[in-house]
Amino acid sequence: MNEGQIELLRGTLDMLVLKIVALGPSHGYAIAQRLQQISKDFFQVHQGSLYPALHRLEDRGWLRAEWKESETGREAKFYSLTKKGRRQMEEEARNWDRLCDAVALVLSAQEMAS
Amino acid sequence: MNEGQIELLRGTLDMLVLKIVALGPSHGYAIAQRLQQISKDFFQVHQGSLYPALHRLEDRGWLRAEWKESETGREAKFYSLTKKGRRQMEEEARNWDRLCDAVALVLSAQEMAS
DNA sequence: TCATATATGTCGACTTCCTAGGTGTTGCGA
DNA sequence: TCGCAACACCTAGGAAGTCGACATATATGA
Repeated sequence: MNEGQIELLRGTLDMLVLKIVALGPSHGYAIAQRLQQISKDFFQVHQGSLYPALHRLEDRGWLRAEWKESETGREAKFYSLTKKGRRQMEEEARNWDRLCDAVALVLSAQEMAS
Repeated sequence: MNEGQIELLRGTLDMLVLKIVALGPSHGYAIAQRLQQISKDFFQVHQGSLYPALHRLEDRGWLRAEWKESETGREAKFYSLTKKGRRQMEEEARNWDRLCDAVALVLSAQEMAS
């Protein structure tokens, strides 16, 4: 039990969703599946996190929504990345890299000889 | 302005503080300074985050507190890592690595040719 | 004397996540 | 035909953690 992480690290979901949508327009349900698949089951996004996140990203002008027919022949809300959204994604990815570097510095720190 | 990150990624502070304390017992004020120094100014911990975090970690039995005289000759609350705290730190560091791997998978994903 | 550095703490606002619930459709097997 | 799983959307309420602002106190040096 409890494979995958306990809880999504707050603040990472937006970046991940933007990245998935950057791979090609997709609807909520499919975004969750792709995220799980690409991360080899590490990320399991709950609907109660996903849909509010999508609305948030749309409100901020990073995603654009459009009702279309899905692969299975049903109506679904397809999200695509706006220009602003692409810039945001790139910035968040850069920040993520910087964060990883900073955490790595701390985790690898040794007691100073003084 | 606004060098360093906008906001500490929620959930990372505990791991970082545990790691700093693992380098040697330290008091709150010094922990914040070391964290900033080791991360080359990336992490700037605010007092409103730090002290609640220290109390939290103590409540959970990961840190032990003791009043002592600081380097400057004042009374300060020195925190040291408990055994439970060390295990916790190691687990959080492992989870962090797994998280980084998972994020890297997503961020490096390419559009599938289908 | 007054600002700055040292040192600790609280409070309320805000964000974001989770759990738990809800709606409705389609397709499939019993 | 009945029911269940998968598909696809959504919300409400609560928990948790971070931030900004504030409060307190001492020591040092300009």
